[in-house]
Amino acid sequence: MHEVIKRIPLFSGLEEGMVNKISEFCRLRIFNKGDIIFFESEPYRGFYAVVSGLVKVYKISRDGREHIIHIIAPFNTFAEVPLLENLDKITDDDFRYPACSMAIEDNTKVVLVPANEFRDILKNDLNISLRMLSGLAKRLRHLNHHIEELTLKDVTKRTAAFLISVYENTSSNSKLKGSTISLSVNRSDMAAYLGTAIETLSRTLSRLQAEGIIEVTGKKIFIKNAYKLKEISLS
Amino acid sequence: MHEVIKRIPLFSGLEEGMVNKISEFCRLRIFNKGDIIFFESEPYRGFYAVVSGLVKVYKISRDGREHIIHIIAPFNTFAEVPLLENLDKITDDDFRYPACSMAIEDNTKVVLVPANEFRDILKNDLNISLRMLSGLAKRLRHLNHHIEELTLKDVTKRTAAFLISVYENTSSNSKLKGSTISLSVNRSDMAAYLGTAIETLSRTLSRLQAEGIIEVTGKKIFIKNAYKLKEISLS
DNA sequence: TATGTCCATTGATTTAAATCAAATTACACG
DNA sequence: CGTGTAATTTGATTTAAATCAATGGACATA
Repeated sequence: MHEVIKRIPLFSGLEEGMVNKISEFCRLRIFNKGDIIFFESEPYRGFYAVVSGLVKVYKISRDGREHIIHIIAPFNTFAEVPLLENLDKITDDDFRYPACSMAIEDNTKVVLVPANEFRDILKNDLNISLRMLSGLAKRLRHLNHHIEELTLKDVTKRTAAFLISVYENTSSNSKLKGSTISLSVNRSDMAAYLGTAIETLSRTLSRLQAEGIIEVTGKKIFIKNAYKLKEISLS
Repeated sequence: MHEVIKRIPLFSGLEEGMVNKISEFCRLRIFNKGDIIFFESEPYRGFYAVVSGLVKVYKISRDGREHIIHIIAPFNTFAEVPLLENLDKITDDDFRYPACSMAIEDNTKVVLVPANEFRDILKNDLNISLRMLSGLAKRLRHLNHHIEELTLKDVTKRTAAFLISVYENTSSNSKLKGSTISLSVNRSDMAAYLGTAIETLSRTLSRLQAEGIIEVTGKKIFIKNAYKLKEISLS
């Protein structure tokens, strides 16, 4: 657990003693694809850090439609809000998870950081508190961007932006002559993240392919014209 | 300025010495309706706290459509993200505002909290850092909720939810037999916040009126059936 | 190699909301 | 108190995307 904790940016660089202290009360949990990590409005236990695999944080509407708010990659944390919102409160009674989360890859490993134990540390450690601030700020920026996309751009632009972001976060030396990206999510999750229907996403990808900008082969997508794709995403 | 700073929750309850120290480098600025407080991608100076009046934080799309991300009421802060995202950085070069903001009432008073000066305090004060964490967490929850509304609910439900939230935040003792709420924003801003067009919002209000749930008179709206309105917002 | 299940694609149709256009109302200012 | 301008409402039409429906793989398992 010690080694795992040290790799999470929120905790990395802390002195050994503190890492040990935190490691003591954290718990490693392993989930398979489709397993629920927590339900919305379930009593709050603490926040999580993804160690390996992939997690989605999402909301379900009354009529069953799903929207994915975040896709959490390894070494990122999620579900800190209930912990931080009311640091003064003594107990966690009545705190609940504000969304659902689910593992979307097999053998997804996450660390549960229990709320009460961590709060005691946080309230006495400026260092950790500042790290959490940075983390939340990044999350906030991401959400702002997500809202901007959803409200000001159509499905084609959002799809292009999503592909470009995967493309740009993929370290590859052959980008100039195009390269293949490998989507970590299936169509259904991608659509739920982009705020559209599976069919619409499928059509959008087909259209981009017909225009010679990408080449789709299941979860592998060959970016033939990154420049044009970026142009679409920004238009 | 001292008295103003003390009323901002982020700073209230701090010891006098600290309040004085912060007051020294903050600057009071006054804007009229329609005045820009900052543009998107303008160099970052620091964050703001609204003292009186009303401020909107918004994004503009390429084709000129506007979406309001936040409406900031007195004693709340905004634009902290660039400051917090990179607390390590020594200078603020290359930090920019990620959205625009504008006063939407005359005589809107805001306090500018300059980034560099405040960062020095923040990095040495656990108390303030914890308060900022709570503030950001609340903001995060609000944004999550906003995304949920935008993606999982139609215009009628979003409108109902907006009216209900104004209604519930209005202290009134006559709620049982219905009461009048006074919208602080015009149709255009309300539409931009709800992620719809002015005409669609107007039609939606008309429909709710035709159904006997509300009674519209410009910015005054009489809530005839709060129960039904809430029911719509939750459906 | 067949078979069932899941997932993705394609086609047809519907629908909510945007856009375009006009009329009406509110409102600021001389 | 009119007059012009902006804000709002109402009407007609278009459009992007959702939904409904069917088909077409891919893949695992028997």
